[in-house]
Amino acid sequence: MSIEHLQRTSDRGAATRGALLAAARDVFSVSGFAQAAVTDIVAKAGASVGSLYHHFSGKADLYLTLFEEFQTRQQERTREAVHLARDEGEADPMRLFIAGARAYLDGCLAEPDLARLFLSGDGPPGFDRALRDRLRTWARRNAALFHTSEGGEVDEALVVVLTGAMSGAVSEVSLSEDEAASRRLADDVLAIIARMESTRERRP
Amino acid sequence: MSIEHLQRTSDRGAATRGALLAAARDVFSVSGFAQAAVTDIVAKAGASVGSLYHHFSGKADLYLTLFEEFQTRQQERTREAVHLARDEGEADPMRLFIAGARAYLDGCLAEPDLARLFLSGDGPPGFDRALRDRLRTWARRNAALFHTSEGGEVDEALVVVLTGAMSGAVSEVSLSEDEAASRRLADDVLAIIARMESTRERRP
DNA sequence: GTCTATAGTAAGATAGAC
DNA sequence: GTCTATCTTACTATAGAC
Repeated sequence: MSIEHLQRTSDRGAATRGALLAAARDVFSVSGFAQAAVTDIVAKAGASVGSLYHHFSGKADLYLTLFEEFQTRQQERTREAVHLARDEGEADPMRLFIAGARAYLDGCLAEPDLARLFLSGDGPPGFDRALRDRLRTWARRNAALFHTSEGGEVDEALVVVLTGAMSGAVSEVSLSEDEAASRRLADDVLAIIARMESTRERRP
Repeated sequence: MSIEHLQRTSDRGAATRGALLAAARDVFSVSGFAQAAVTDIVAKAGASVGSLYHHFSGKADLYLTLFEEFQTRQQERTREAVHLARDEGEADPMRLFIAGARAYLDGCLAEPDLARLFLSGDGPPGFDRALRDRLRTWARRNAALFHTSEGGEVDEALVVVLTGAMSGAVSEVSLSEDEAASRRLADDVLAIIARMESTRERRP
């Protein structure tokens, strides 16, 4: 009976938490972060301000939780795409990189409201920096694929260009209204990246 | 006498405005945008809150004015560098582009406090978006140099990659502590861009 | 353990005198 | 044009019922 009780209250709590996240997703998508009112979020969730502070540390935590969950899905998509390509016999590091990048961009198209939100530039203090660092880490890890046959060193300039190119492509795909045009553009960007690497030489 | 009076008050106003901008530059550079307190700015400027709101529409306006003035200087630097290269007989569009890009990066190194501030990701709501759009416009205008011999059309994907690459280079140069390393990295990035363009082909 | 109601606090914005 | 005092608005925090 006490277990039953715990389960029931735990379920209720989880439901409230989920409702708050869903409501936050809606409100942030419409108003951005700064303009979004905490009261609007709890109203939409059918909860209260106190509830929010029980489950989260505040408005920023709500936003960052949405981002973390999105990023987890993105990582999973990227990982799956690369593994799938490997299983199909693909061994060329560059094509594996492109496969991962395409999966990331597809993820943005699959959840356009969240992608727009995080790329809109209106997040909690320091968020844009965190986003950039996250993408940079992603690019560095993937750029390492290009040099597996040699030492572990990574070409920093290449990382910068790849990060920038992906960042630009993600922005375009996320903020554009025309999905077909976005896909074409993403393909073109990936094509430029592919050609870029194939002609690359190391510095003396 | 009324003219003399107008002139005197106008001078005083201009001085206050300038002091507010200088103080804002200092305070923002240390605390970023969100953490910066309006009261600290006016205190440092030897002015009052009311004065600030007489000359500017608020804290965000102060920040944006600093950015506009910085951008004006950057445009001037870029323009001069391209013209200088032209005057010295340079005609290759790619090298002209690189000259402009280098001047832009040099500008960031010349005013590191402002460059850091604007690249830190902590600006008023929507600023990062505005910054990206601004850089994108810059890249599009300069990318047009590559196609002067053909129709006026611009390769959007190339614009995205160039914007991204420059964005990354600017971030590195602005946020890094090691200026020498920053310059090397910037050179490497520009070298990648140069090689990229030279091997570029149009889509069928 | 969970939620409602209420108070606290900080900081940007404004009104009106000088 | 400038300044002081005041106002408003949200986020944040907590006390207490269930």
